[in-house]
Amino acid sequence: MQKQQTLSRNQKIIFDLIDKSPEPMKAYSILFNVQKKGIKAPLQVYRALDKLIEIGKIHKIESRNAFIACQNSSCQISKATAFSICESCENVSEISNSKLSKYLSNFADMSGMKYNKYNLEFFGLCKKCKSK
Amino acid sequence: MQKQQTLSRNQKIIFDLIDKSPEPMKAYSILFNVQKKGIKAPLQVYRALDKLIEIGKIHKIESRNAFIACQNSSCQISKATAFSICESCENVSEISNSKLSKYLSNFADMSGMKYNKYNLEFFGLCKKCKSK
DNA sequence: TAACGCTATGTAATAATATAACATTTACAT
DNA sequence: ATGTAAATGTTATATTATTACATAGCGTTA
Repeated sequence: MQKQQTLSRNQKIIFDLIDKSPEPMKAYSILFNVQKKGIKAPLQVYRALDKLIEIGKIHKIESRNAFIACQNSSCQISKATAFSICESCENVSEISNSKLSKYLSNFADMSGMKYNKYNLEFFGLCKKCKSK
Repeated sequence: MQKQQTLSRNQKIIFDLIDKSPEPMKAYSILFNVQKKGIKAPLQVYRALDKLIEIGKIHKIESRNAFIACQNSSCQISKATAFSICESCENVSEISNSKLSKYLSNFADMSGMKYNKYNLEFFGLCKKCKSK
């Protein structure tokens, strides 16, 4: 279980926006949407994003440069993330599968490297787009 | 086995550079390095990169915005990639593990989505950095 | 060969994403 | 009240990637 954390003003504004969004949000789209609340500069957004990622409230979808609220209450603070991404409608959802996360968290290869974090992105067509 | 493909002039120049590099290369570092060979504009680099990715000669390390030559002769043309990344020295290597790729290629969750591609990035400390 | 389609190239401009550097303020434990 | 860590504000700039348009090469086939 992750430590409860009080969000600062900017962090809260930005988290709320991302959390309400049905799809991953881009940094500059976030910026545009929070300008009326007084957040005027990219850096203010990126700082909040960094912190929110650090405490596990959001994740970055690396292949899309976009940010999504954590949909997985048991996720190990951003250390073990998996997403499914529809290449047609760009719908993204977080995969919560304990077998998968157990498999990957315990994965070790011949390099002798100990992994403390991973990110996995699956791509395909979602049900809707497949049937079109 | 992937179809043998003749590379065009720019594609060859850029692939050779990436292939010789001991570490992933950034697009603008590639650009800088090939300017003496007549490749002057970012777009020329990005076009070659896109093509090289498409035919599976290189991969993009999404979390680093960097490009690496495919180290895995049996990789399914960029459709199934896994990397280990040292967060200290930034060394990156491609993971070639048939159990892992089989597991992930066959992975299916409850969404009913059929995945045709995935990318996995592991993070940790490599042997050298761990012992420091 | 000429016309076509496809891939690749060249070039300029600009869009989109992200960080550096510096000054100030807030929260809060001692 | 003072020290300290976290957060904020602001300007400028760095880095990554794409749009738009024009041209060239190359194989197919009419």
